[in-house]
Amino acid sequence: MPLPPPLPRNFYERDPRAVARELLGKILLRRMGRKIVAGRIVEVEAYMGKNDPAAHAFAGMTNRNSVLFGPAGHAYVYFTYGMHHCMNITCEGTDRAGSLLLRALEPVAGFREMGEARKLPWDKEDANPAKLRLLASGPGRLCQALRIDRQHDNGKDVTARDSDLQVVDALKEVPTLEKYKVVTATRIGITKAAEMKLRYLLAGNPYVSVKA
DNA sequence: TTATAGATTGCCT
DNA sequence: GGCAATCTATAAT
Repeated sequence: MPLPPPLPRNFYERDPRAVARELLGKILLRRMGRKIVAGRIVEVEAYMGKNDPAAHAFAGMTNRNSVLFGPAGHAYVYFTYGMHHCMNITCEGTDRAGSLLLRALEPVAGFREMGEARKLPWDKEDANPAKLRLLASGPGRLCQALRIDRQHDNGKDVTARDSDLQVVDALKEVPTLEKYKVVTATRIGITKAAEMKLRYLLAGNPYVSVKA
């Protein structure tokens, strides 16, 4: 079964707030050897680069955040709280350093692989949203489920067909999202610019990490 | 069901 | 030295 092509770079070369709305419902795809692990993106946060006090890019370029200052459509993966990785996709051009933090996935393929990566053994007979939610609902969880870390994945081009980490359009065989509306809410876990509503999520989707 | 504390390390001042 | 774009277990209600 052929996979759809990754979204093109110009999809990301826009204001992060505009990209955020359209990224919801798209599929984050991970190749793990011969296996495909995939999840539907149901929650993201926009970071407005150099103009956004909550963004890593706000204080200027450092070794840690340099990917943010590069071209759009690349993975910015960082390590935080001494134990978690988080993944962003860079937006805009090389001048503004905007990005989108991926906060939650609805698993669509590779449940067993996600469970193993999360050390939550997957039992097919016991499949229910409450259990599935533990796989990739949250920025640290989704990186763990897809085995995404800074060492291997920071800077990867998610628009390249041969990439083991890419974003593709919704898969035909997956039920549609028409019943979910995009809503905005405040971002999670930040102290600066905490009032800005730059979190975008699918209202009512059970895989969102924090309800609006 | 909600609230709180502790884990644990790399980055930047 | 301080703290972080988080998660989990445990306690309290």
